[in-house]
This record gives sequence, structure tokens and C-alpha cells, in this order.
Amino acid sequence: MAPRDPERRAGRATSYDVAKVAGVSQSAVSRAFSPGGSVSRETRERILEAARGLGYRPNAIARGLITRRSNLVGLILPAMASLYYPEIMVEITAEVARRGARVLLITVDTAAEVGAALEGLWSFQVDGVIAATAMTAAQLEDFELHRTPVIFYNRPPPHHAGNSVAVDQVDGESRLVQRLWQAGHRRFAMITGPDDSEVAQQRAAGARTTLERLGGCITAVTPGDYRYESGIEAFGRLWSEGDGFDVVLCANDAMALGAMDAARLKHGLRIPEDVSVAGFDGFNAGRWLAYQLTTVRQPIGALAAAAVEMLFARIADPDMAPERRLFSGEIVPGRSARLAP
Amino acid sequence: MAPRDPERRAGRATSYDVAKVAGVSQSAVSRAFSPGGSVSRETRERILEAARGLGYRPNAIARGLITRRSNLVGLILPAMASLYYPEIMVEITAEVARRGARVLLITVDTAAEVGAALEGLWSFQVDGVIAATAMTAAQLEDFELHRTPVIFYNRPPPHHAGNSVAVDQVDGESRLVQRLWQAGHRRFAMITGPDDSEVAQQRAAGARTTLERLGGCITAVTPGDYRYESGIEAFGRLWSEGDGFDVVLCANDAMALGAMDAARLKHGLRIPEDVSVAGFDGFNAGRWLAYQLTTVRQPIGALAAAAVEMLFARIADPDMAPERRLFSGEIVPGRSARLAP
DNA sequence: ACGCCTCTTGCATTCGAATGCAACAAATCT
DNA sequence: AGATTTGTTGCATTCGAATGCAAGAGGCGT
Repeated sequence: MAPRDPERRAGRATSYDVAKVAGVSQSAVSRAFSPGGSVSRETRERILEAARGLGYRPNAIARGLITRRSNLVGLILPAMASLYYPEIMVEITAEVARRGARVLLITVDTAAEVGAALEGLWSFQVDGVIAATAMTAAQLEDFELHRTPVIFYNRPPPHHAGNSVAVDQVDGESRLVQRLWQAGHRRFAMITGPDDSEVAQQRAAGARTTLERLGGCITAVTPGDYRYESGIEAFGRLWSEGDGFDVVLCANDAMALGAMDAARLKHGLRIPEDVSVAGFDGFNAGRWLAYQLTTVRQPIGALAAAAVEMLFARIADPDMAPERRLFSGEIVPGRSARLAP
Repeated sequence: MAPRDPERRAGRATSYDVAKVAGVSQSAVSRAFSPGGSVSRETRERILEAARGLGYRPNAIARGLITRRSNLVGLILPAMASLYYPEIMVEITAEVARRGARVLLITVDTAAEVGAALEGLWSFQVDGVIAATAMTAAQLEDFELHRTPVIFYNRPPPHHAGNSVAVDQVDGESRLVQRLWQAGHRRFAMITGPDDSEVAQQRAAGARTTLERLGGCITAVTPGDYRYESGIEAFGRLWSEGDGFDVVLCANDAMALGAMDAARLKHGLRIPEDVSVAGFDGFNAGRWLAYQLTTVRQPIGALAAAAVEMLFARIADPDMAPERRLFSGEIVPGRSARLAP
């Protein structure tokens, strides 16, 4: 192979180049750039100046090779989540950046793609992973074997022992239903989420058990796929079934807004006089004047911060005990459904 | 330093480990994993089997060091864009993944943060960058010096010579105004975007010049900051100024929806009978039943695909001539403003 | 003045994979 | 049979930074 040829590399300066200019050894340059490295004040300054002149930046790739730390965090998001809840991504990236690492982003459309996505992460030697997708037990074990921490975001880990941050969906929905009940709602209809969504199952379960306990009844249930349009269609089905209901519980806000639009614009109903609608998530658009949706807000910022914090704690000490951190959703009273005060 | 110690590394197998198991040299392993490597069929199979047994994955970090190609693409998004137009991010990630690379995501809140973000990209030796933020000429030159291609997404490059993909904002707004004019609108009010947004300036310019040519008049202009809430406030100001207008041109869809809600719910106006509203972007929510916004849709998928394609072409051949690819926005007729057919 | 300690510094090695080169085997041609 | 080509393989080196170790410089106490 050709010897060091600065021309071909067009200015990508290395620590050796800096060392030559500053009249020191490569080790000194390395130490000048690592916090707490053993270098004298003046040497460091001379090196930093030379580095500035050459436009030198430490090569994270080379550094990662020797330190076995890539400073990369994998973030796996279902494409849908990143479309509807981009805050997750923004918050996590910001939080990771604050700790000097970077996010390697992977979006997946289907659960089947997760495997391929993980392969990609492996080769980049990510220090840890935050996953808002499901993962098989085998996949998670693979990470554990390599001592790469994984934090699940609003997803139960496939193991009993795994790390996660999540909103207590059951509790949130339960409290919502209770407040609706106290405000006088008695007949509940439900638009549920996709079958393969654990979160949707939990929200539905929370509503069911609470209503059973209170003695309320569920007059109709119809499934949706989390998208706005499916909220419209689902409401249409509920309405045509005609069992009568005071309130529609929707598995998420996007469908709730669809249901509201369908109720008002397709069926001429007034909200909340003729029918009430409640959602789950704390979707941005739910706060818009046209909707003012009653919902359960997920503290996305807190979840993201907690996920990143847990992740870095485990990167620093891989033997840390697994932990599941639960957050409470905040009931947000809106005009789409009256709540007890 | 301690010699190779498989225990401490807890199963992270290297090409040497695979070589030993398969009874070949490390070079053979490397060749087995690089497409077109010179290995016999049977040797390759033996190696792949050994690799599977050990859970070996080629280390992209080490590979990047020697090949000087990290297979990482930097994506810089303003936090706001990722919140309002997450499709950009999803499309680009998917497109990059399709080419076997990964996205290193960086979101920035303010223009001042861009510099720090770039430092991060430098050290990770990204092969190229897609930027939906502005960049100073000096910053771009730095990339050019290192022969790292940069594609600007809906942002004019700071240089005359730079790569970009963009929607022709002036033309889109111009065609929109023309169609509004032909449908009988005469008095135009405008809610503009932030001063530092080139895109917003272009949209406003497109509207102004077209109206001048047609002889229409702009009865009022008020600034917004691209967010829904600012659309509400801006509409309030326009209305209280009371100069009268047939239609409000909004610099983006989020503000247009705010304006619609303000008009209908705060001022009791009917849309489009009393006042029309038009936006720009092709926002998801604009298609909702409650809005059906007349707007100019940006072909985000096409832009993203073009950006990635241009980027990879330039990674393969850094001497390629700079190119600015322009796309046409698609006029989307909705119910918020009547258009000529 | 001597020994000891602290602070800097450089040398040499290491991380894991890619690759030019040479060696070699097998296949083909003359 | 001998010469030549083609196809595999391993050896040795390389990428750029981090770090254990030892050497050297300077300060201090006795």
C-alpha cells in the first residue's frame, strides 16, 4: 500500500500530522484530546493550535476501534411511530447528544424488518439500543450476550428481565374511564388498536376491567389501525350498529380525531352533547381548537430522558440490574368529553 | 495490554476467531464477507457456517478505518422540521438503508447549533451529509475540502456551487395564487413565515410578484413562526386590522390550519364562504375532514429519493459536478379555498 | 548532595478488517 | 511432458487513535 499521502486524502489530518506540526509525538496529541490526559498546559495549547490550523478532528472510528466504545446509540422506531410521535425521536436525539454520543437511526415498517435492522446495528458496534419496537427473546439474548444494553420504550421486553421505560397504560386508561364515569357517562363504545400492539391491548384491558368493576357496559367494540382514517371508518361502524353509546374510547388520539370528524361532519352529531370522544397519547393536534380532545397524555419528554439515562447507566456498568420504569399518564380534560372535576 | 481474551469480550467474535474455527486465515474470512472476494465456494460456506456458529458480524468500525468509508450518512434536521414533517426523516432513512448505509441523525434547535452538530459528524467520518438546515459558506467549504458531499434539502446552498434538491417554492406559490385568482379571489392577505426562513421568503415572493402581475392587491401581511398557534394569532391580527380580504395565504400548512380554526371558532366565519384559506406543504392533517386544506403539496418522497441518489452518486465520484434539482409542488384543491378547475 | 516523588513525554503495541503481493495448486494449452 | 493461465490462499502491512510502560525532567525533603 502507498505510504501516507496527504494529497490523496485531501486534508483529512490525522494525529500524526498534528504531532509533526506541533513537534510532539502522536501520543501527546491523543492525550491532548482526551479529557484528563496527562499533558502539560503549554503542550496541550500548542497541540490544539496546530490541530486548529490543520482542521484536525479526532477520528471517532479509529477511537472506537481501540476503546471498544463507538459512542453510537441505536434507535429503532417503527415508521408509524416516527410519523405520529416524532417528539420521541427529537427528544431522544437531543438527550443522547447532550451526553456526547450520537444516534444511529433505524426505522422499520414491519416487525419482520427488525431482524435486519439489528444486523445493521451489530456491525456498527453501537454501545446501546433504545427500541420502540418489539423484539424476539432470541434477539434480545443476543444483545445480552454481547453485553449491549437495550431499553424498550413503551414496549414490554420479551423477557421477564429486561429494561424498559413505559407509561402505565392500564392505569391511565382506568383513571380516564373512572373520571368519565363520575361525569355521568354510562354506555361506552371502544375503537381498539391493532391486535399486535401490546400497548393497545393494555389500554383496552384497562378500560374493560375498570368498567366491569364500576358496573358500566361496553355497548360496542370495533378495531382500528391507529391511523386517523381508521378512526373515521370505525366510528361509522359503531354508529351504524346503533347500539347507542355516550362516549367512544379510542386506543389513540389519531383515531379519536378521526372519530370526532366522522361524528360531526359525516353524521351531524354534536360533541360532547350527542356523543363524547376520548383518546390516548397527548397528540399535538388534539389540543387544536377544533378538537380539544380529552385524553391521557404520555410524558414523552420524561420517558425519553429516562430511557437515555437508563441506557447510559448500563453502558457504564453492564452488570446493573434490569429495571422497568413506569410513568403515569396525565389525564387531560378537553371539550370532547366531560370529566368529573 | 492483555492479549486476546475472549471472556472479557463476552462473545464478540472477530474474524480471527472465525478463521480459527474454519481453519483458514483471517484474510479468507474477510474475503468471504466482501462481495466479489476471491474465495472458493466451499471455503466461503465453511466460513459462513463458522461465523454463524460464533455469532460473528463484520465490525463496521474496523472496516471503515481501513476502507475510509464509514457507511454512515449524516442527516441534519431542524427539530421543528422533524416534528412537523417527519416523513422527510422516515423516507431518507429508508432510502439510505436500501443502499446498505445507515443514518446518523442530528437534530438542531437553532442555527447556532449547526456548527456543533457538524463537529460531531466530522469525527464519525460520515461519507456524506443531507442537510435540511442552513450552513455557512465556511462550513460547506470545510466539507468540500475533505471531499465529503453535502446535499441541501429545501435549502439553497450557501455557495453558487453546491448540491441541492428543492421544491420550486416561488413557482408553486405562484401557480396557487394564479388558480385562486382565476377562481375570483381578488383581495389577498398573507401570513408569512419567520424572517430567517429562505423558504418562507420565496413563498411570499412568489405570491407578491404574481399578484403584481395580475393586478391583485395584498390587503394585509402579518408574520408567523410556522406553528399552529401562530396561525391563530396571525389570523386574529389580520381580522382586527379589518382591511377585508377574500383569502389568506399562509406560509405553511400548520399556520393555515390555525388560521382556519381561528376564523371558524373564534370569529364565527365560514370557510370558504366568508373567507378562504390556503397553505403550503401538503401536511398530513390538512387532508382531514375538518380542514380539507387547499395547498401546494411538496413531493417529499421524490425529494428524499433524489437527495439520497445524488448523495450516493457523489460519494462514488466526488468530482461530479454540483447540481440543483428542482421539483414542482402539486396544487391540491381542497374545500378551504376554491380554485379554478 | 542524594534519594524520592510527581509530572510529562515518547515508544511500542493494540484494536479488527481489508488488500497488494507472492506462493501454490489445478486446469488448460501447445 | 512442459509451459502457461486461472483461481485460491496466506503473509504482512495498513488505517488512526489509545494506553501501559519506562525514561527523563524537575521539585522537594533531609
